[in-house]
Amino acid sequence: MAHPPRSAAALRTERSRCGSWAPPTWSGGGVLVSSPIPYRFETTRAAGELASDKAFEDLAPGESSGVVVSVAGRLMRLRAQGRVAFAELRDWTGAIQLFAQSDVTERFDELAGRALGDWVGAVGEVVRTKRGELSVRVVEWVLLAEARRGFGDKWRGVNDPDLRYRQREVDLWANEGVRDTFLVRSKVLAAIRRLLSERGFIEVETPVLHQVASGAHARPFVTHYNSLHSDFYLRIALELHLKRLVVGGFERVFEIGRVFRNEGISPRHNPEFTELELYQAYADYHDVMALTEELVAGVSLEVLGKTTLTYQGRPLDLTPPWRRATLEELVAEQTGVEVGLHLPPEELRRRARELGVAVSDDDGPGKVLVEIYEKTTESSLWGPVFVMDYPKEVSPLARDHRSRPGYVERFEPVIAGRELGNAFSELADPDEQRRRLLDQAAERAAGDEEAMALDEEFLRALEHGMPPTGGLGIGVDRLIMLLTDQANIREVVLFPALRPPSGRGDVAVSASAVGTVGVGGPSEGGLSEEGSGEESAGADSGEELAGEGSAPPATPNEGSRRRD
RNA sequence: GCGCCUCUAGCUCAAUUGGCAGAGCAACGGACUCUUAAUCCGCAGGUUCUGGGUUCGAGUCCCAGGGGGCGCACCA
Repeated sequence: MAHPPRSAAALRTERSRCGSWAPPTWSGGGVLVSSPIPYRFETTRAAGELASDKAFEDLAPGESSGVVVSVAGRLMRLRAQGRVAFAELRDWTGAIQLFAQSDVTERFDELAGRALGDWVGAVGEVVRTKRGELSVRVVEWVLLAEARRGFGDKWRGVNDPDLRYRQREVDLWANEGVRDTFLVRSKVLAAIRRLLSERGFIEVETPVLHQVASGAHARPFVTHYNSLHSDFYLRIALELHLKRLVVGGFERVFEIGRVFRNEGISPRHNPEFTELELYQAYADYHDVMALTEELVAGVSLEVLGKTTLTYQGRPLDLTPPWRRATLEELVAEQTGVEVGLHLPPEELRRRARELGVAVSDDDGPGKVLVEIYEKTTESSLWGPVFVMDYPKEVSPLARDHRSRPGYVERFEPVIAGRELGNAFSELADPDEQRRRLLDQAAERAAGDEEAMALDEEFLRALEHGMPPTGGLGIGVDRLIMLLTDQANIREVVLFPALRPPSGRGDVAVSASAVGTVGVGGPSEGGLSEEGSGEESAGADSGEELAGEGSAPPATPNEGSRRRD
């Protein structure tokens, strides 16, 4: 058993015994007196990966391995005990214990006196302590960042949802599992891309700023393009541009992108959310059902290693094939009441009211039918199930059903009582599409703000000819909720929409009046809470855009705290 | 937008019927040569979300406003 290296010089003599190790190269230390923080630090091992390295499984308590490593991370626990000290060093792979000894570790007292949350880089030998914990016995170490603020109760973390969402960086460190959720999110996106690429799909990016917000029933956010002297809308769907690309010859195309809907916030709705849309030429909605179940199951298998999950305490089996059933079949199963477009509209309305579903005499039968389904059946469907064949009346972009008049070839995959997406055999006929959108325009004129807008550029594209095409939209956030067993969409969105904390709007107004908009200044002066200062800094980019050119006459709230 | 609940130290939470606003963790100072939410000693920390009101007296009760949670509405 080798003696522990006592100095950096001695440490370097260890190199021959660990071939992969190179001397740590950090720079800047000691050069600038005012900032001893180095500009870089080289690690040889990740903390969590080292902690679970099987090569050290047989290392007995009290033994040294002879392997020298360099690790970095944040101090999450610190137990200084006179002339020895223990610290938990955590990076994004996990944690390894640092073991410091006054006669081995340089600047021992300083290390033992660091605060929780500080970032530290350390070099030393891998050892197992007498109490059996695999550790790095620190010889050299360097402070990489000081944590001037703490991360809450070290055992209980932070619970306040407001704090968790507004200061996600704190949440990520303070609460076990939060980072894992977002690592899964990243893997889900990667898996979707890989699986679709394997099937010959290409990924594209289409505009976020739209002159006409269409492709879904939703109210848009409005913004203003100064150079064009024109209002624009943030997209509410990806659909119309992607179909234009099918017209252009991209036979299998998809986009994963943020869409924005000017609606309420709830545990299942964030005003900006991530949508996957894909279009496959020569396919119908049956093909898309097969693709959907294979994609979702494939992602689950790739990310979680299984297709049978537990969601909110209930088993959920994503293994294909999924059940296929019509909307009417499912309503009949759930309520025992026969519904459908074959009934006279009056009778359908009567049955709706019988089921406790409020409908207006102005509502068309299609709307009534969907209303019945959504109010009585959808939330009870655990699924997965493909809910098939929606009324044409409420589906302006879907193609007529090949054998059921009044219906379109459309389905929604429903899992755990929620729609995961929406898909159709796409309507390709430009004349029929125009008629459908004109119907929507009439509804809009009659006061339905969510009726779909008529997009001439889309219609013109269809006139060039779109082949039979199957399309699918998936709510990626909701898919991630299923795979991470989360009930609230805010748990899978890093920075969910929150109301701006107001209260000092008067200061914001005066600040923007003297032209400090764009440096995060509007709220800075007036807010005593430190957290709010970071908030305004985070709004910088948005403010700069808004502040370009003329001074924006923003209202206090909009001006001071815009989130993106 | 409506209803119910909620807001106390940096964090997690106490505070009797309306009667001096507290603890643990973190931070700060100190002790300790194998800790595992270490332990021990010490110190500091407050616009009880904001503004009114009732009262001899308000964290507590009332009114208004703000933030948050949940539900409804909205939402394919």
